[in-house]
Amino acid sequence: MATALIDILPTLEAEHPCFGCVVRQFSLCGILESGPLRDFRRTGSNTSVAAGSAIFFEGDESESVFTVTSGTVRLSKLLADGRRQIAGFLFPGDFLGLTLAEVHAFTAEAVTPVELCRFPRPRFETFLDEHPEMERRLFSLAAHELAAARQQVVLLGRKTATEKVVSFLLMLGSRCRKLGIAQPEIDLPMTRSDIADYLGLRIETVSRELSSLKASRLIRLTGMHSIQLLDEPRLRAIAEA
Amino acid sequence: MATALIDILPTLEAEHPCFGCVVRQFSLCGILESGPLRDFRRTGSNTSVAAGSAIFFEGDESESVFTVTSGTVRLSKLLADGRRQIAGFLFPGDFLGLTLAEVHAFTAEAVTPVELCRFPRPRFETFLDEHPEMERRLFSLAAHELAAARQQVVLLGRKTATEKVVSFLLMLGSRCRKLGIAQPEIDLPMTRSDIADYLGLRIETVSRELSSLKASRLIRLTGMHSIQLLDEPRLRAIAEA
DNA sequence: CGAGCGATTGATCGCCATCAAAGTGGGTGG
DNA sequence: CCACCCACTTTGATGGCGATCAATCGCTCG
Repeated sequence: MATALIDILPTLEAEHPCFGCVVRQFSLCGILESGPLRDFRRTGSNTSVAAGSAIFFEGDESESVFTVTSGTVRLSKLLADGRRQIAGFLFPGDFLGLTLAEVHAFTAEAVTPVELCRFPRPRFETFLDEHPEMERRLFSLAAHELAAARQQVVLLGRKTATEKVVSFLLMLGSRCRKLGIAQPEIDLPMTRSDIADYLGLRIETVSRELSSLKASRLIRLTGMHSIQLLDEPRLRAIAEA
Repeated sequence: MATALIDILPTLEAEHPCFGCVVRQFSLCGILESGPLRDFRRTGSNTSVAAGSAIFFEGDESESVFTVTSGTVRLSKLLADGRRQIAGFLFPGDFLGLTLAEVHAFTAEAVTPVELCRFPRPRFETFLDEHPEMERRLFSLAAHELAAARQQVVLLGRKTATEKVVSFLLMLGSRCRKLGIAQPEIDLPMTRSDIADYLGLRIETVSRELSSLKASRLIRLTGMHSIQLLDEPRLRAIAEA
């Protein structure tokens, strides 16, 4: 009996690798029933990307769409003279490649080692045609991304350096709470340079702001890539809006 | 015969006020056939909003969605201490109210006198369910807005005051070319204060930049609310990206 | 014609960028 | 396992862009 179970489980896994997927409920695939999920899974494939490597470049033809299953991705754009702006970070469960344009407007790079589900665009669009519930989900994701982008507009246009850094930390905190369990430690996978380019600041300013928050006993720097929020209410008051 | 024609035309108009709508082809309704268009029209009503008045406020429940048929709308957000950021301007043909959240994240105000087609949300959503082609169009609009928002992120995060102002003027120029005919005069319906709050600058800086561009013979200020681009290639070079 | 608001122009200030240098930690090879 | 190396980070000194404060201009409307 025990051996029978052991025999069956791998088979189920093989047919439905998504069963073990921890981000499924948060991702695009979350709404699919078992049957359609299997069909959808067949249209795609898994990909690994090393830390620092690009998934696609600004200007590349948009050939595939992706779901991030593990790791962190940054979406960035370079100006002619090398100034860089990061438009957003993607975490496990997030959808990548949402565009109707033929070419990507942003470069997508792996901040950490990244695992992706990759779906060729034509097959993805065919699947969408056959599954309107998924199209709706995609619209919902787009609406959320739009809301996030507009929040960033407010942050970049009207907040001070301190407010920007604090808002960023709180944002990462919410993200942790949504995915993992409410832990005091916040994972900070990106470098100071990434944070600076996301917040429209320079590395030195980000570093100074973090040091200053530490001195005020509002945060603890528990490692180069992890942080602890010590007084969330006061932090929230600083971040405003 | 002539009288017969005169009798019929108003009837057609009454059934299809959209016939005369100059922005239909650019707007959400653009994809609808004559029949569905009539049905859709029936779910909505026309509204006028005086210059300076709000269409809805940040925090208001989202009860309706709109299509702008004439005038200019601004989407803005206030921080606790009164700092304001404008997330975008809407022009004739643009869709307003795209959100899945129950409450609006931004305030929408009429910059000029505005005409709107107003659709109550429940009826709008029912119509969407029955017309997947319109849902797809809506997704396409959301994707475009997302692209625009991310462009603004780059502008706010990494461009200088001069680059911001020039980018803004070119953006308005493209918008004019898309809707009206290519005219040398660009309409600038908003105040300097609106421009400043859109670009993350102060009024004085916007004014100084415009004066400086005028002194460089790159633009002509033909009136408080109209401008002429004299050397678009050079302006484009300044705006970068 | 005068009131008042928006825009322009000028003078000065301050936040964040820039330039510079020292500190730190992770990874690699001996 | 340790030592070195290199890239990232932190901290310090200075500077500049855009904000702020202030005054004048000019258009619009009563």
